[in-house]
Amino acid sequence: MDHVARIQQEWARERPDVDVRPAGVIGRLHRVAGHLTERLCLVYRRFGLAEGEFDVLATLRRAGAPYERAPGELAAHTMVTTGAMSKRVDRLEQAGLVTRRPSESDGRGRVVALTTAGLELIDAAFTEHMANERRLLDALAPDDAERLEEILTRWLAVFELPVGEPPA
Amino acid sequence: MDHVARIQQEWARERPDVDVRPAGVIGRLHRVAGHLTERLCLVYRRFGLAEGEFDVLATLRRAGAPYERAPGELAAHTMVTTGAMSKRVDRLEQAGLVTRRPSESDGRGRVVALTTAGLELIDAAFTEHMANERRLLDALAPDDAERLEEILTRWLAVFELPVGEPPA
DNA sequence: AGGATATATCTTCCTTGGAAGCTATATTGA
DNA sequence: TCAATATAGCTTCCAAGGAAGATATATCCT
Repeated sequence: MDHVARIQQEWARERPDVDVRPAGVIGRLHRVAGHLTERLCLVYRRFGLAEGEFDVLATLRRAGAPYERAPGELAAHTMVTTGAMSKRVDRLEQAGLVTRRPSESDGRGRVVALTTAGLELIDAAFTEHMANERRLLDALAPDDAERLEEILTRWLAVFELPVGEPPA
Repeated sequence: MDHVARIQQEWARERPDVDVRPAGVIGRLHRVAGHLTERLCLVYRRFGLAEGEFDVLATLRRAGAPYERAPGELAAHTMVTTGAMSKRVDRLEQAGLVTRRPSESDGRGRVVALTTAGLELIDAAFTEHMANERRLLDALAPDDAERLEEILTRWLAVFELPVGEPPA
């Protein structure tokens, strides 16, 4: 009887007219995601980074040399607004991990680039980040991990590869 | 080739020395959780509630008549700090959905209780919330949903029913 | 060419939550 | 009893992101 099962039991007592079975999957998914986020952030912290900052550096690193992206691209990749991205880049620039310069081809545009310090930091942080994810995943039987990935891939496709936007 | 697979492919090119397979499961889990949260919030919004406020009202409702809890209990159940709970209760009290009064048995304590308006609102909102979760889950094959719940239950137990706290 | 519209980024204000500390009350132990 | 400590809730300050609007530049259409 875990935390989510207890919640479902209470609802079943208070609201017997409602089918609360869906909360079992969705509740546990959210709790697992929350615990994972917490553990992942511990590693980011060891490198002086918050989650959002790690994401930005990782996105720049993944782009390949010369490790540059427009702020708008970074925002789209990391699923935040461009306003939030302005502030993330402010902080990273302040920390000397990225630079910001005008685009040569578009007077409205800016180019955010990793500095040498930023590149070294994200390379070190990413190595430990993946080792951390490996450890977290090792708590699960290999068969479970494989099936979990398959199922989540199918579910994610419903949200991200929609034929027609499903209703809210 | 979904979004997460694309990210893995980029990492494989840039950092062939690192095994990025764990990011497949963990990345998709986070993205699915994010999409679900977004959809759930749409329903909360229709009742004028933010996610945290819905959680507080739901926790009070689940407690059963007379729908009361101490702020500290609410904080523990909804996984926020007591400081955050003070502010949530402020907003709900302002909206006339809960009341706050001194505890009779402990001079330090307070009792947060649903008002009639709060009870009616959370009952209506919860009914639609569960219908919403049902719809979201119906995007998945029943077999997948069942297996997903089993796997997540096992994984969650690692975090929430630990024999010895696993390392970060 | 030049006005209308679109786009990229940034700025400002607002919301939410965390961390740390404050106050009042309870409990414990000499 | 009464000083020391613990606990409950609240307040203050700060961090981070969203929404909306401001500014500068691009593009399109006549």
